[in-house]
Amino acid sequence: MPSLIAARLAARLGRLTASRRVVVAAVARQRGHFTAEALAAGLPIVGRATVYRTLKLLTEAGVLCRVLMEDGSLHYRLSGPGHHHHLVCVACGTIQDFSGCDVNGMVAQLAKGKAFTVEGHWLEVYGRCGGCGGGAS
Amino acid sequence: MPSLIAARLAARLGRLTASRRVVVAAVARQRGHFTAEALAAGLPIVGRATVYRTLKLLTEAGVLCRVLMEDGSLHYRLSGPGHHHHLVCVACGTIQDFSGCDVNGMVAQLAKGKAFTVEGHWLEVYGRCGGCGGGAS
DNA sequence: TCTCAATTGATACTTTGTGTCAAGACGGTC
DNA sequence: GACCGTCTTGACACAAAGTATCAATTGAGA
Repeated sequence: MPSLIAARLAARLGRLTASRRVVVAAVARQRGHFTAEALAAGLPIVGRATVYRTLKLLTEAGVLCRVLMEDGSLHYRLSGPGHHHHLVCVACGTIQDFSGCDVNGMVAQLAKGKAFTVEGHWLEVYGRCGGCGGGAS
Repeated sequence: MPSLIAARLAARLGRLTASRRVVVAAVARQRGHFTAEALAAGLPIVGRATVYRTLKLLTEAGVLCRVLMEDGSLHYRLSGPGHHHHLVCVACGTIQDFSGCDVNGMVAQLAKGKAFTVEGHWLEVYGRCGGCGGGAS
């Protein structure tokens, strides 16, 4: 996985510096999601500003995606390929991807009467995963 | 409108103090959306903490709703009744409500195979309103 | 190896929001 | 109208999260 990220990075970004390697390696080690601040705190040898800059680059490169948690805080996680959304478990905090949504189509229908052209959307779904009491209903 | 807000507030909250009246009046004067910080800056006679507290109360009372802008910043706006979402124009920043979504239903279908119980969702739609080139497609 | 532009790290700063606490205001009761 | 207990306020400090700046350093191509 790290090498895949590095390849994607190298294809999109400029220099693959030591600091960026450190950040990329740390990102690749993450299981689930993390905040920029937590990642920066775990990498004292890399400047905080550099961690933020690199996360931004990784997000723009499609390596990471941002997740809006229910409390309003912003997390990062390794991005699955293509357009997708997140199922956020409010009990344990785990996040699953899901794709195949037709929100744009649905919204475009609803927006027709409002003279509004849909260009994109942000959808996060909150609930409970199987291990936390979900999936039994 | 302000009297309606006051009525909703009085029904839900405790004291309707002078400070709260000022904040409620300022909120009622807003056209479109605003940030907590901007509102606080426009009300120097009311303490910043009080503005934040009152906005929180208004949100909990259903008078205001939060809107996630495309740049990640959080805005407030007067809330329409019931469950609804926002069409955010990325050109001029105007926000329209829309309701009648069946996101929960759609997501519940998709989530079935993942043993995930949907409890809620956050959906914001970005695009262009009629005045900014939208609605012509 | 050299050179130059890209990148870094340190730091200060901004923005946005919360916690604390003494002082004051509110509203019910008498 | 006065009193009293509780709620609310405002000021301030603090915290979290992110950005701006800039001199020094580094990477990568020539």
